Amino acid sequence: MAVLGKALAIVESLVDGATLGVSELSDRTGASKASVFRILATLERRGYVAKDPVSRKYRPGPRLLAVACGLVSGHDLVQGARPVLAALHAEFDETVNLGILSEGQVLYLDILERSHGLRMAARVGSRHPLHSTALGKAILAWLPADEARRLLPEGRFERRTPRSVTAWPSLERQLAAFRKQGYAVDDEENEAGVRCVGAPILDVRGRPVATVSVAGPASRLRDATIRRIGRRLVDAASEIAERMGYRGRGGASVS
Amino acid sequence: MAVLGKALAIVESLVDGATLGVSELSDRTGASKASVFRILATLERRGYVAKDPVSRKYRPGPRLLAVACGLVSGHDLVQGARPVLAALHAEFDETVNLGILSEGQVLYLDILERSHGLRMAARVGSRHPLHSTALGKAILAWLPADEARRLLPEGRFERRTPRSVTAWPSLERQLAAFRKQGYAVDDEENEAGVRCVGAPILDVRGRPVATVSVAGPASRLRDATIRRIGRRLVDAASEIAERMGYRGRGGASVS
DNA sequence: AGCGCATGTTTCGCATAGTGAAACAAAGGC
DNA sequence: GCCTTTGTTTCACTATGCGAAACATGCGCT
Repeated sequence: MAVLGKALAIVESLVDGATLGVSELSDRTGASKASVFRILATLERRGYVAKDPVSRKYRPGPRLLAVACGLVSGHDLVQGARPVLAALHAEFDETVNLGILSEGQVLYLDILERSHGLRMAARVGSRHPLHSTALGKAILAWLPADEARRLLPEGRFERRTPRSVTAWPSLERQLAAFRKQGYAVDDEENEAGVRCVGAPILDVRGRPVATVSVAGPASRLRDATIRRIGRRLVDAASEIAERMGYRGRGGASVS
Repeated sequence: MAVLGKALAIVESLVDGATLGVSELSDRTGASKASVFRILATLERRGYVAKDPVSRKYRPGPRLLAVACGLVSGHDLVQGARPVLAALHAEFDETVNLGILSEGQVLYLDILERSHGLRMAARVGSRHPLHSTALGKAILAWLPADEARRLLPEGRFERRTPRSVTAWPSLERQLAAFRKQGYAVDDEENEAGVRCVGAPILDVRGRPVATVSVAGPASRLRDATIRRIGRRLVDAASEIAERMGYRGRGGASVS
């Protein structure tokens, strides 16, 4: 399946919006120039990439955009979670996030930002570490401990801020506490000044398939608020799970 | 480039969120079951599709989601247009759309909905006809007439509502008028009860690369309002064009 | 239960699609 | 104008991917 792998590598290289030429792509993907050229020609014929006629560099094409958009907004999770996220957003007027596990990181699938004032949102499509975000911790906490451990890097974890938890034993204790209370907290561990509360969305077998979180400035999200949001998130998460046909009961059921 | 074509067809089949099995995919794509199976295995190994272990059906995988999300939100147009769209949204409190031309249709790239009340938004990733939407007409109007004609279906166009324009001669007259006034209008032609105003975003050579539009219920969008929004949209469009480095002058420059 | 159909998985020998190296053509940069 | 870099094409080779058909597995039906 050589072509496929190369084609995927090429498309991935074009994801960030940069326009790249044949040689550049050949370097990045390791495929021979000839291969890259042929693959690009095919992709171009199908509208997946577009060639700038003057610079002869390539960028994502309209077809690829269409597929990508459809994929994201058509994803039943995004669809089903939207109204619930909107409700949370209206209720707390803070940034609301929806994420899933994607190769050892949290992928932000949907974000409802505060309409005004400070923005503290990650970008849709961006990925963040599991150990430093409420979204990530909510997933880790509801996974068997050994599985959680394997998802994390070996040794110490990245210190994103002074408050980041960087060792497994302390993280593991946190996760246990989160599992008991039904929601996870990130206390300025991913970004200085930002606190975040997250609850897992569990599937029929009680496995965490996604997470919802509410994020805001530490100044506004005092401990009492966090608790209030946390309790609300547990309901919200189980409501999403219900809508998706996963199960009726949310966070509490596994503890 | 046989594999690639088949793989793309497979991925496209999975776009709408349905989970499909090997045979179903084999039918839809025309590829032999063996091919589909092998391709799916490769895609699965790379995380592009995920197999439900119990039903043995496939759905989009986390990696694919990540790439798709990155592609959409990383697209410089979406990035650059966001703030301008947000301003429009705040100003008129109606649904604001961003679209591009995608294979003879308008692809909705970004949508800011009204926060409350009636929703009338298309979905991000959905595609609509060019002849019946303000987004589409704005593109058509700023294209050379013959090029516009070629983008449209031969013969008569789909009658989406009683007010849809279905013949080229009358559409062509509309387009000329739109070009003069700087913005295009859809008067309940795509969806009954919904009016929409759109302006083209032009690149350096004056070609329409994208469009912005504001949509709302006909009851709220009277003619005077439409004119006001239209004029504002021309500015907004040229501001987006500027941010993207396309050009300083917006709609008026081509007329 | 038991049969049968539909679907997923594997094997196999063959032909072609895809391979990299290298030659060739354009296109800037100094 | 030369020289470097990048895009495009050619070519002979072979591994890659091909479809048919056999095999396995699960599910519904009577």
